[in-house]
Amino acid sequence: MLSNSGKYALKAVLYLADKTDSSNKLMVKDLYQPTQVPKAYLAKLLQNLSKHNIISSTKGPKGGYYLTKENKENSVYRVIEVIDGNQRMEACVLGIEECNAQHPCPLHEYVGPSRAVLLGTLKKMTIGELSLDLKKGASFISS
Amino acid sequence: MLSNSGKYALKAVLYLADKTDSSNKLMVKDLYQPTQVPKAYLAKLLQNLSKHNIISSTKGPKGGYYLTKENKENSVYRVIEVIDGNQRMEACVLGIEECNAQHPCPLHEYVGPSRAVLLGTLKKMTIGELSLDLKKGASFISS
DNA sequence: TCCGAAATATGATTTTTATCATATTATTTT
DNA sequence: AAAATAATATGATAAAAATCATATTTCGGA
Repeated sequence: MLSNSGKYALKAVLYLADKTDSSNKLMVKDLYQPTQVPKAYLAKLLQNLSKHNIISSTKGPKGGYYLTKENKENSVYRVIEVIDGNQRMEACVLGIEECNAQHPCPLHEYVGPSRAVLLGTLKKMTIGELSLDLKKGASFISS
Repeated sequence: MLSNSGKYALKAVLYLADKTDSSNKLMVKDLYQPTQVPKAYLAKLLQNLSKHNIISSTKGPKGGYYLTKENKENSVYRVIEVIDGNQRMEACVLGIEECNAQHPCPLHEYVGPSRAVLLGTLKKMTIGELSLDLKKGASFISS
């Protein structure tokens, strides 16, 4: 459903949402084990997320990655969008360019509604909201 | 959502469902244009689908690919499963192996329901049923 | 102001997916 | 039987995604 990069990015962002803020940062070396993402690959992903203002960072000693209050207001979907683009989840299931409600592919009307619900959920829910479950122990990322 | 192979396979199978039966076959050269799938790649996909009994084939002159009544009773999901495997659509959205209802990832309870509806639809609907819309002109594959 | 720590930039390598090409086998028609 | 046709098997190439490695920049502390 999501690319590996998308899964990795979401895990990292949610983990950061749970564990960090402007005064509590984490470095790549603190993140790659709990998120189970290859270290060097995670580093590259975080750089990309940072460039797109999904996460925040500061260089040098005492630096690291973290999420500001504003960062936590991004939707879950926004993270996916930045990493995987919007076509992966939103384009026609059969990849037909001209498919739309007036001129639908065979699957359009059948998968459309449930997919819209799924995407609606991802677009409404913020990273901060989701991370509350982590904080409560109602969900987990690291085993 | 689906791989290119998955999209291509579904388009080809649905097109065959609409146009063929035991006495009306189509060859690769008749299929690659309406389905917009690269010819040689389509050939390989059809071989694979044939091997998995998703479609039927006969060699030699007057041969080609076609769908029997039994073939048309396969679910849409079965085609996806054969080409993309079942992990792509069914595994944890974050790719966490140990994720389940008792030990859920942060997204589990939010995406689970709508995804279940989506997959349920794909699993219940048969290729034959879907192709009826094509026959009625209520949906399309070829432009 | 210099040293070390950390992100950033860049790019190389590997693996997977997608694509292309061709030789082989089976079947129908002549 | 031979010839032509169409799937089948196999493998080569190209493109994209994932992974790994390293040099550079920025910042804090001694």
